[in-house]
Amino acid sequence: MRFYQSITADITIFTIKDGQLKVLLIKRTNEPFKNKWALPGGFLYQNETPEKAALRVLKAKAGIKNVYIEQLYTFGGFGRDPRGNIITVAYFALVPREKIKISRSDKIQTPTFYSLKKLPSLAFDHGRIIKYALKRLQAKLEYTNAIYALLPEYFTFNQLQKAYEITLGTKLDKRNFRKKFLMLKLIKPTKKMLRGTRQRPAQIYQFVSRKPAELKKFF
Amino acid sequence: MRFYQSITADITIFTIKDGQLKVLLIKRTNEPFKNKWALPGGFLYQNETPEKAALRVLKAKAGIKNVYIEQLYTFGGFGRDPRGNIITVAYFALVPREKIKISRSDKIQTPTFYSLKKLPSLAFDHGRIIKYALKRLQAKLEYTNAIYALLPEYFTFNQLQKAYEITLGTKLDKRNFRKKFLMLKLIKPTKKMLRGTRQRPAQIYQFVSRKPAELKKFF
DNA sequence: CCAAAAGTGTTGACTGTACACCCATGT
DNA sequence: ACATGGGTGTACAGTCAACACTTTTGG
Repeated sequence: MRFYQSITADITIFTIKDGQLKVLLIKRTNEPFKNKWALPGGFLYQNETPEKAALRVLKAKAGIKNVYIEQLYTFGGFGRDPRGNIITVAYFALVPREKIKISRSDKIQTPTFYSLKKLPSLAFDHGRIIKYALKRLQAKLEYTNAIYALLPEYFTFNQLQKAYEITLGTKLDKRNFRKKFLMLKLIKPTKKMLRGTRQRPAQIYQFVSRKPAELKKFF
Repeated sequence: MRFYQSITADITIFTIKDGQLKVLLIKRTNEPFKNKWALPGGFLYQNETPEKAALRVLKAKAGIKNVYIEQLYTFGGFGRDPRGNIITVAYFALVPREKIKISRSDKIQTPTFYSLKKLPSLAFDHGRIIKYALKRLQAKLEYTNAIYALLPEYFTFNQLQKAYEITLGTKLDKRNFRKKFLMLKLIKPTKKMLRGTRQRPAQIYQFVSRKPAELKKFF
């Protein structure tokens, strides 16, 4: 016996903006949940893998590719979606805010970055998905180099530390942070300094590699 | 636009048997991959969630319920399955071998536990799935109490340590292991001793709780 | 009394954490 | 000159890893 299901791919797109961790939401223009905020996503095309669908949506809604993306969980079940038993493969993506280009054609859906602390009421079970994604993101920061995906190519140590503090929601000790992070050898100093601020210029760093990798230990 | 896909749920069922970590495989009786070994699994029924399908398969093939089960990953893509773009939600389950009851009606499929070190040639991309499941299992042992799911209700410290050694594939120091594990307060001694062996009798322990839980730290 | 696994502590190395001051610049 | 974030080192505590002998039983 063989049955057929509808599958959607939904993405939680994280970025750091205005010193806060934010998620991209769009306003639904169709039923169900018309006019409610939701994660970008959509049905898989015929012969499309969930991953490809997620990348397609990412490109369409945020104008970005070559981005850190990872499968989160597959949700299924009645009650999630009034249209019936729809199965959703959820992804999360990390994007430095410079890379995001909101498409003009999507104006109607008003894609907006919401702070995780002030989320609006959400369609489907997207609140749950976002919570789950945040938990995963925080876990990932502790044993992978994923933080690179939230930072621009060149950055100061302070920006790096802030990125951790914002996503983990904790304060970190400046000296200990430096020590630990330098030991990991993930970043290297460039020849540039950040000048023009009215303080001592800051060394500018870049990641040795901008590819996902696991660490032996961290935090 | 809305399309429909076929979805399967496949399970990697782990158990410890004869001092080895083993996986339950069945011999396929139909094309494709007829007569090849494969993970138990099957298509989702209409209106069935992936999780329910996994539990159904688990019950049918290994005669067990109330078991540690966890979603692993959702695989999709051409090339995986010659029938086309079939999407598979993979699960893994941990079962103490006492609980397993292979159903007689399944004799034709000859469900068999294979050691992870001596796997036969496998159907689909099931080799990859098993590898992935093993990695996840090993990771889980380091920050959860999942080991309980591989052990019977009553066990000795030695069995516990062996369970870790077998699944992680490493030798552990007896004294350090005891110290660390007792600190976690996951197990308590019962009033029974294992007698009848020709050595000093061993204290019999049981888990305080047989529910999944995360640890602050471990291994 | 012998074989076999059960049970038990100490030490040194390392890792993580707490903590405060001087530096270089722009205004 | 001063305000601002940039940059640096040390000491203590806690955790982890290495290591060997005595105990209790059954045969």
